[in-house]
Amino acid sequence: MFSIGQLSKQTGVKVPTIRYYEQVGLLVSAGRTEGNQRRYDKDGLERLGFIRHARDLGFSIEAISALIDLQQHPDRSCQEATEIAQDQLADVREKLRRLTALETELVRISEGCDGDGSSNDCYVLTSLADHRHCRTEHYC
Amino acid sequence: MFSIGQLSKQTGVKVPTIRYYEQVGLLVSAGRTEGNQRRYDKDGLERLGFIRHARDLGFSIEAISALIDLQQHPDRSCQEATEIAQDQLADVREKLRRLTALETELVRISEGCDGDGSSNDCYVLTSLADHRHCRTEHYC
DNA sequence: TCTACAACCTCTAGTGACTAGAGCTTCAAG
DNA sequence: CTTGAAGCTCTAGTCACTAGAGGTTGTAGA
Repeated sequence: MFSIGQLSKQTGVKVPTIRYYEQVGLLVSAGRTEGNQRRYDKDGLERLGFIRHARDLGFSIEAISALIDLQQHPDRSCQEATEIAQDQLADVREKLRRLTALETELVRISEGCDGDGSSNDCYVLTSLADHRHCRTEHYC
Repeated sequence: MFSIGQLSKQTGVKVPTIRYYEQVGLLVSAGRTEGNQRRYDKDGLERLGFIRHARDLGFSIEAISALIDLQQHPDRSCQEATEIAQDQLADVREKLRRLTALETELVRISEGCDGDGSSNDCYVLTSLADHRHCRTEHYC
């Protein structure tokens, strides 16, 4: 049996975050000692590991909830899990596309100015003042 | 003179967002009609355009505040503006690096499963359960 | 067995950048 | 002069935590 602090050390998830996960229903309520402190078993450790990994991969709490549901009903098709993963992949690719456009503009803006003029004619500031300077469509 | 709705249409910034920008000090308080409605001039329009563009490029409200300060003191060096832009670029590149790693893992996870098995041995779920399956270090 | 104190508990509030809604007032066209 | 779209303020909600106050429990060492 682990205390919340030991669970935290083993998974790298902070103690208040573990309590938060319990609060929002991502972790099943842990057993308690007589003095009301949480105690976890190997199962709890594994579930938190799963959550941690999925969060690292950018899955939302909602998506992780759905995935955990699926885990607990092994008879159900895993099509839903695949869909969630593919949605997440599409999200990531969209973000990559946008960030790449931002990078292009920021390079242009940063390189246009050597930083030693007065801000009166700073290229950074004039670029930001007018979207028409941009070479790509960007937005986040 | 423009109403807040006209300003919104011209810049693409939503009305409540314009009020929010005023509230946090990003936009100077607008003049008002006798009936207490905001009225903007060309200056206000340009400032909001600047903010919109900078937000699209991912600058934080705080960074934009600093940039606007610089704009209003044309005698000050623009080094600070360049630094802000370069910090932002570094941020974007870091995010790109992480998202690229995520993409790699998500492709691996998504492709490992054709979605027609039972969730009992779903590759998506087992991958998420164990970080050791991953080929790269990823986290967001 | 006692004591000290690290670790635990709950609860509330704050983060960033908005967004939504209630309940009220004003502007402008017909 | 009426009507209704658009404006106003204020509070609260979003996401995924994080911080802090103020109190309680577990456990190692004396």
